[in-house]
Amino acid sequence: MPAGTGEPTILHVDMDAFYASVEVLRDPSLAGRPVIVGGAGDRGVVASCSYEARAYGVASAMPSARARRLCPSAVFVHGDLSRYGEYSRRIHAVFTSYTPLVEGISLDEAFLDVGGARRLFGPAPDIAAAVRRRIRDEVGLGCSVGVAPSKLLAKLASKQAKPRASLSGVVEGPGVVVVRPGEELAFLHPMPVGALWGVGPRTADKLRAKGVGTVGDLAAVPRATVVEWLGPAAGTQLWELAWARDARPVEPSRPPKSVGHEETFAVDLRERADLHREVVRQSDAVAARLRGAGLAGRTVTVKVRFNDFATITRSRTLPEAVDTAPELASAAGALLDGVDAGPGVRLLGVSVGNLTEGAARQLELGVGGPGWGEASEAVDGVRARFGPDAVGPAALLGGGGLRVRRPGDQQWGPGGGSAP
DNA sequence: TCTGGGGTCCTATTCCTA
DNA sequence: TCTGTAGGAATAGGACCC
Repeated sequence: MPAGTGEPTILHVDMDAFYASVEVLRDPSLAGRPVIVGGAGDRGVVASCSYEARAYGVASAMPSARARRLCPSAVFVHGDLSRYGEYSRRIHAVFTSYTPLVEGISLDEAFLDVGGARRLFGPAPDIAAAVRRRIRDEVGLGCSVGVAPSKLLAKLASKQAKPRASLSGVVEGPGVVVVRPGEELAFLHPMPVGALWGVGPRTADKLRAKGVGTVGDLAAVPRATVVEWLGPAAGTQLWELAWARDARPVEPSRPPKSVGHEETFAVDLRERADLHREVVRQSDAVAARLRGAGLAGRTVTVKVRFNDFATITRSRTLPEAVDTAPELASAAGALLDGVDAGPGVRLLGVSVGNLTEGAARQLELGVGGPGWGEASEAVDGVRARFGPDAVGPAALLGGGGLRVRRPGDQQWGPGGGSAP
């Protein structure tokens, strides 16, 4: 079946204002009010907001300070990733009751290939309506669904299906939008190029400078010219997408390529000792997640963002894959020593790539000597029984006290907490 | 207006080795 | 042995996505 010309069998399901809607379920007094989920501190950003907040121009990824200026009456909620994960699992269960071909893009978004489910459940648009109804009735949340012959078009269709914000209230969208074979280009070509997957602000600017504003404009440019502008990979990909050619399959699971942790500090750090303490803390968090996933990695990367927002990375590939905090902290600390923290560091990150399954414990003869593997397993065991803060690296004992970072701790920027 | 944290993928450069 | 080169791995940076 040639891509983009078959029956529409791909669904893109996108939850409406997911985090904010979950918060409204938890606290019904928030219903109908502008709710902003995210960091309320000076350096925080908006992770999600209700349609009532969007009516004021608030949008996700916007600095919280600006959001507060746009909508002073907004209720800021810090949010809780583990709770959203719970809801995500419940939604996922609805999806998998129709097809095993479910590709989760994030907690609130997924592609479904229902090509094999139609005999049992009817045409794809009917399945889309049923999924929507069940998520509303069984979970209590709204979502929008796009149905199309390809991922690209399904995603664009779900966006068109969404509700719209206005100061006089939320305007319901169609809920389900279907792109039928033959309609692809009429649907796609009037859209701004920025609608294409892979065209962000930079590329959109570059294309606009060449006189390309819509997807149709891009399709009208010879492919070789687009490749010249954007390079072979992006150029080819985008030109094909502009002609609605997108054969990417729905892939239920892909192994992770890297695991990392990074953090923006409430105030810039300059002291080497402070930075090293953070490296140890983050290495511990990353190592615990690696072991939890049964992974180990060889390439250790340290990321540093200075107070002027200039960002550098330093990486090193180790002879053996590692998954323990001391090994990680040792490599990351050495990389950090090569960086001048003079200007002030606002963000520090540690990540590990080049992942393989499981650590080769018996080969552990290098940094730290043998024994960290067993010690780390013991640490995991204690944390499983007594909580994540029950044990931590000794280097974290003084000063700030024993506190171990874990995912979701500080998802949307430092400090702040909940606003009044 | 002052920019989070989790990632993926691509490109250019450098270094090593066959 | 010298020199050129081709290719792969490692490294750094950047754009993009949710």
